[in-house]
Amino acid sequence: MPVGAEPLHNRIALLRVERGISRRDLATALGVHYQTVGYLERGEYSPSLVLALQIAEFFDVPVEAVFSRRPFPPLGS
Amino acid sequence: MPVGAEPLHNRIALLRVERGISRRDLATALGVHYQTVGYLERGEYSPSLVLALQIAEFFDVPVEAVFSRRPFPPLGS
DNA sequence: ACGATATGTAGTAGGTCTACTACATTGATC
DNA sequence: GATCAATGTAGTAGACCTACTACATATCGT
Repeated sequence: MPVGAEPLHNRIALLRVERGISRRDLATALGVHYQTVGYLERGEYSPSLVLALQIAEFFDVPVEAVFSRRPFPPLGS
Repeated sequence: MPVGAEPLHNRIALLRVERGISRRDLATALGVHYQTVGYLERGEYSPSLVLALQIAEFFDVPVEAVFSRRPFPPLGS
């Protein structure tokens, strides 16, 4: 996580579990290391823009639906 | 630009000129160095996701309207 | 109990992004 | 011609992102 920056929230784990796929499967589909997906889901750091675009494209949602600088509502959007 | 990666296209310069503001003004509004805006407009590298979200928010458009992995149509969207 | 799958943690290494300074170039204006 | 604003180029430095390996833990099914 960047030191002086507010954290970035994401719904990767939610979208992934919703699709019923593992981190390894998602990582393979994205062409990244499976640990990278873990880091992202845990919010240990923010992805590059290119990776964020790939993730949004994979889930077929806009980038803003996966990543936000403000927390996502807990349930029932 | 990443070596093995296809370049990322962006419309920052277009949106900025449309608003009639300079790079320095945009950089100040985004809280980044003015040279950083220049690097981004020239496509010398892709921004972080956080910066991309700030840029899209500043122009009040979705991220996909500013950044794309495929070229933008030349004119008249 | 065993093996396979999924996830978390720890560490190194290398490339990318951003900040920053300095100087060059171009165009407009005086 | 001189000055100013806007932009481009060159360079260093540090933080961040991603790859990768290895090991630990937990759960599930056999």
